[in-house]
Amino acid sequence: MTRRMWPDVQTAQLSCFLTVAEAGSFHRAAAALDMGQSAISRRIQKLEDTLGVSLFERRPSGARLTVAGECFALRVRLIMDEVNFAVDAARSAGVAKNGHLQIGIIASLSAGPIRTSLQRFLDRHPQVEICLLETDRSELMTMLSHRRIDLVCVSGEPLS
Amino acid sequence: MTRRMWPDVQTAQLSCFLTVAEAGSFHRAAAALDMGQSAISRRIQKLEDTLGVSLFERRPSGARLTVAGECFALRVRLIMDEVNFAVDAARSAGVAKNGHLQIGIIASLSAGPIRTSLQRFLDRHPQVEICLLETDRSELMTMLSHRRIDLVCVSGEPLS
DNA sequence: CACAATTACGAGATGCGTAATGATC
DNA sequence: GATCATTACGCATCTCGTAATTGTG
Repeated sequence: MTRRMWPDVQTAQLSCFLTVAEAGSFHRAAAALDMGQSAISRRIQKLEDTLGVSLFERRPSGARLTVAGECFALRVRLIMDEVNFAVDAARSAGVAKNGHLQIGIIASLSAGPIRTSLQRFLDRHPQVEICLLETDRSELMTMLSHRRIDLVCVSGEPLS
Repeated sequence: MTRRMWPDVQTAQLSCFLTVAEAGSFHRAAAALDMGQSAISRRIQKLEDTLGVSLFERRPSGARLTVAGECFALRVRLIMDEVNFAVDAARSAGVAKNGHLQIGIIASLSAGPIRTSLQRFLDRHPQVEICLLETDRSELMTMLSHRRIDLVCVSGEPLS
């Protein structure tokens, strides 16, 4: 089995790169990203090193994209959009919409209005599959931290 | 000007995620990536935290993708391919092919066969624009490190 | 001299591996 | 008890910010 090796390009470098390309200078990008300009400089340098290509022409007036930089920016913009899209898709798929939803509820609340509200939600959204689980608070918390359930309904103060 | 915020998803996490999805278990992915399984576990956890979604069902037999995980993997595979493609495109655009190429050469070599070879290359590839620069070795090195030139032709031992 | 980028250096954060612990069959 | 995955801890690395330096008009 041949394993594919991916180049060590980090998304932080890419977003930094796009910001500099838009801003037209390192220190303006630094202000936009609320960072020091040294951090910007190092990130771009590292990116250029892993690519083996200069992305910007450094001038006293600022930083302009090279030919390779233009080419790269064009694709990176699309990629970052797709990353955001993938994140949103995963979130939507994970929480509801064709997914499961494991809800834990402490026994003392299971007779109150929360339960009836959940029942109403289930009636209106039949495609959402919800599992209700009634037990005591401490066990709910451990199951939540172990990712056995997605949501808990409890009363009182947060523990930690 | 509203600045877009990128989610803090790192490519290392994504490649790790894909490897686990293919391998079907954390420790198998760890072996494939030559890392400890604890590192895999932490990376996936962090990714899940930033997404706010569980990506895998942890079982004693291994790790299987959740619904959100499947959805995410589908898109991430494409994204990683596009990242590789963008990197290759930038490299090609940067070195030659519609780009500039600044070559430094030490004066003592400028009369030798290298120069004639370069001339032959230029004759055959008129779309490549090459700038030749003759000066002494130390200045060539500083210009190279400052990204003023792309390539140097020198003789002798590497300095550092 | 003004302005833009890079480099030096100390401090804090991040991430790994080894080893111990927890959970499930 | 065997096999995964997770957590604890110590250590190495990375990355940042501040400040000094270099390069250019």
